Amino acid sequence: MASKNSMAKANERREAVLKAAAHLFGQLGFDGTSFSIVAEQAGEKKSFVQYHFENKDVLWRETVSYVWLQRNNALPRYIEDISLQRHSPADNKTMIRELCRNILQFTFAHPEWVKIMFQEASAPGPRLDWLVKEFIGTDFIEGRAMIELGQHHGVLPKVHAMDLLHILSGALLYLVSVAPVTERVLGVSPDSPEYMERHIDTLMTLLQQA
Amino acid sequence: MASKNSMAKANERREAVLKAAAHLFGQLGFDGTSFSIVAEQAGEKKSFVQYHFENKDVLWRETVSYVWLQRNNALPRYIEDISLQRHSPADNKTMIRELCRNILQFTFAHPEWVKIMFQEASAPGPRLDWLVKEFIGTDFIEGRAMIELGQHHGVLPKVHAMDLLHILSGALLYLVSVAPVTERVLGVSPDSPEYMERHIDTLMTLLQQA
DNA sequence: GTGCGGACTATACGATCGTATAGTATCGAT
DNA sequence: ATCGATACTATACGATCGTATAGTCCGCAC
Repeated sequence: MASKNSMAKANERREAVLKAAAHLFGQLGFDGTSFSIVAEQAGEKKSFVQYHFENKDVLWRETVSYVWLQRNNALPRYIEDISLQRHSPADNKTMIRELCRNILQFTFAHPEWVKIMFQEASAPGPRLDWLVKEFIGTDFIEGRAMIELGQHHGVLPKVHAMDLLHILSGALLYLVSVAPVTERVLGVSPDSPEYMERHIDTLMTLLQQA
Repeated sequence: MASKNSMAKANERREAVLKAAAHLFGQLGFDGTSFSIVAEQAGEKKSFVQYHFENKDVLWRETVSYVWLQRNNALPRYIEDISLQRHSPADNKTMIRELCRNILQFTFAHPEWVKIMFQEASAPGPRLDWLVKEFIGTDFIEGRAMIELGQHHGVLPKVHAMDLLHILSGALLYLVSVAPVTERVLGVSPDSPEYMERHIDTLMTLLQQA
């Protein structure tokens, strides 16, 4: 047989390419990322990348799918944890706090999905269309549902749900997106535990008035 | 003399290039923007652009300077208006509301500065360094001062000033940045007066607890 | 052991990139 | 009238882009 070993190895190499591509597409955008850089960063030949991803659009789409898959495997866990259990109001508040912390932690550790989103969101085009249809559309719906759940449980203020989603997303994702800027300006990096904790503290204070 | 007319015309052509470049750098990023596209969008020859901006980095920097100059001419007006006048607490609240609305309106009308910032913020590099040193560093300091002023006047909650700045910036700029996404998902464009007004309403509600 | 198919690689090609350089048109000063 | 400077344009060049194609290697069926 082709042996489990060789197949696993092939997948590893392919995944290394996806990982490098995710990093590069997020950092440099679609145009700034080339087959050769991706290959180099993945420790592969350009022809290898080209062989597994027939063209650049395919590479981009598979990379985005890979990134979102990773994210979806990590993030919604917390959400289910929350919605499945019943807690006292006090517990609920610490829980939503923990949810924010988890989102922030994961996003700092895997900022690719945010960066890719921001890269593509800045200009209309086929890639944005695809991204919305495939992933972000669902994100919006689920995010809104989550907000409404929190409001129903009395742990989020009863304001317009979509606005609150945007404001919370903004508060969390903006922090990650401009982290390199913040680091240069303030000399401290927002992905440190203390910075994150304080930021969430502040955010929670603003939300304490359900 | 070279005549005022011809000089004005020359400046017009140069400015048309800057305007086109601002749009393109914001939409496509540094790598995605080329001399030829800029020239084409400005209705000029590539050599004309090349003549006035000796290389791509110079073009980018002058474009950014042009964009920030425009923004700085428009935005801080409101800030001075606020800090110069003394108001009753009620007036102050409607004023901070109006400030948010003005920022949002201007940014929707001239999203280039936000988009360029997000484009460059995603990756460390010489352009980000320059941007921070030249413009964003000041933005942070002034923004923080503004927040602290609002807190001192009792119209903003007394939380960590830099965090609040990030949260407010996030709430406003994130909305603009992902507007193309929101439009596709919800079918309504966030730059409509009603959407903006409601979003600010929601934001103000969260801040009502100084 | 021969042939074949799939996994990978090397090379080639036209387009476009950023940049450098050579050329032209205009105009005031001499 | 001519010269020189300025403003702009046309062309050229090497590098790199995305892609297409040809070639190599190797495990397995027969």
